[in-house]
Amino acid sequence: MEASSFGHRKVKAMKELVRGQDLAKRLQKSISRGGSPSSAEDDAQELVASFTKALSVLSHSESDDGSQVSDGQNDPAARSEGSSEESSKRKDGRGRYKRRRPSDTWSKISPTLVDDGHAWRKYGQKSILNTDFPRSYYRCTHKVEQKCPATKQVQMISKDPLMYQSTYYGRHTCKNLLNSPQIIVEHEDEDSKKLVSFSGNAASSQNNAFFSSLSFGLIKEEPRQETVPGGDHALFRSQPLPPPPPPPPSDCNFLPEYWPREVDQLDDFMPFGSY
DNA sequence: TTGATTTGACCACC
DNA sequence: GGTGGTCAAATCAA
Repeated sequence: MEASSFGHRKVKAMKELVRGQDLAKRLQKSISRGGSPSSAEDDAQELVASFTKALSVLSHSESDDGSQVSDGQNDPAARSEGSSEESSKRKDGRGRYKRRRPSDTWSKISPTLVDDGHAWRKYGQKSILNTDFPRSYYRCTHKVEQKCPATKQVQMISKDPLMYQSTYYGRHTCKNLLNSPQIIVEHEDEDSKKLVSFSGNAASSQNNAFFSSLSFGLIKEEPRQETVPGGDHALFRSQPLPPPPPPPPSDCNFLPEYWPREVDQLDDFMPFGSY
């Protein structure tokens, strides 16, 4: 159908993303140099606006997503295993697949499938209307043992350049991995690592989720796509891993050449509802 | 053998 | 009725 229209929107979105990338780099430099907080904040605001715009453009062609997150009816806490007693009545042990509500959801766009500090298990994949690529569904590996409600969806939104949109739902309650994610901003010289620690306090759990979403983790399905330290770019880690596995895999060809590697760690973060 | 992924089917929401 | 989200059996991989 309106393929050319979609292409146009894609180009527009890409422009915004590239701009966002530029802003992210500025922000990164600003942070690493201890620049003025106000200019960093300005950059951050612009960055958010840029990605918001890009997402908005993209979501126009994926209007399902927008409508999906804009409904606030359901109760994720009660969905799936949560209401086990009632669910036992349903036939075949299935049912009660409620749609998600917008709270506790956020998304990011990245040229790679960035790990986020948690182990995910893929439980489904579906073709979504008006999208070129299927959407993958992940849940926390510890969903069963620790009743961790966190899930995420990953969808490729563009193949050239490769862009993924990861949407996170719910917060991790599992204790397997760090509750106090730490971010290491690594610079050219190892000695100048900056460590930012976020104490795991519930009030800022959204922030924790944010930062953990920026950090490394495990996605069982795509082990090759873990981002690796690639030089002088900022490196976000979920925990102070002692040995950074040095050899940057040469098969890491997911990034288009013109896409600097910084950005694959500096993913944007965008709570739903802002657009 | 065990754990993860794939895939078809089921179910709720719009 | 169409669509998105989830389940679970079958299959695959380590």
